[in-house]
Amino acid sequence: MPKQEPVAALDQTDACRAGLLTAPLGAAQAAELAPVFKALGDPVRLRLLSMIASRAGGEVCVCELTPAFELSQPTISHHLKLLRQAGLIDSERRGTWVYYRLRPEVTDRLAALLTRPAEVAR
Amino acid sequence: MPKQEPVAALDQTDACRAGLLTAPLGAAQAAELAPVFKALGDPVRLRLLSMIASRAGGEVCVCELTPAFELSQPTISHHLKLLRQAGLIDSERRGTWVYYRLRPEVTDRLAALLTRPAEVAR
DNA sequence: GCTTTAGATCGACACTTGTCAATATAGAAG
DNA sequence: CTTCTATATTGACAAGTGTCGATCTAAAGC
Repeated sequence: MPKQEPVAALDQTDACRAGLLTAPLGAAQAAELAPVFKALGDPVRLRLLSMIASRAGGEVCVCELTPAFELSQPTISHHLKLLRQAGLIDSERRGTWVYYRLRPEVTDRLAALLTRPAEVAR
Repeated sequence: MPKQEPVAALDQTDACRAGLLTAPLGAAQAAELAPVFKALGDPVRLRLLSMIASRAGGEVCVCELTPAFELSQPTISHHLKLLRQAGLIDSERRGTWVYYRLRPEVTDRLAALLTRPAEVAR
């Protein structure tokens, strides 16, 4: 399974940019960020991500995800691809099976972007 | 300006459901949540939200938002409507002008949903 | 080699979305 | 009442999205 391109707007090391809520987002940053939120903007993908993220061992076999929905196997595969392209999950093949795991840095960063600093929150 | 329907999945008082990352999201919750993330899944709307949220006085006149983009006035109006329908912002008319403000409860809730509890984060 | 099984990819189709120009509405000011 | 200005709404259209059935690929077992 291929590496995905890094999501620059989510790079923790990127200097002076605290969050969405404190300073106007630049056009470039918005363009990098929007696809990540767009990937979360579908109920099936939200549930997939939630199933993957909440899994004890940290990873879930696709063979467990697919039967959890009343959708075709190609459809689930397509949603997993979008989540992976958004950088939210990672996949690894082991034998016949493919396992997906959360990339917590990305959700952490999203959470930080949506968190208003204490001063602003009063 | 009309009231929007409450976003139940974002209701803080809703009992046993911590976040996306700790337990599998139910289909109903996912269906309520997805439109909010979908509203964030466009670069123009991300920038609009950011401009509104980061504004000192807490509110911004549409007349300041529209010229900040190289898009037609109806297009900006449309994006603001989607953000409002998602519950992310609120609008108030004063005279000829309309002012938008952030609804911080909603972004707070989103941030909480994406935050993994300390134990999970190790 | 063949067969089987797990996933991914392809092609098609209905539905949705972002955008605009044109028009409508709501106040304010003559 | 008429006009002007600020937003919202409407209608149209190209582009994008979610879904499926059909097909392909990769690994395992025979």
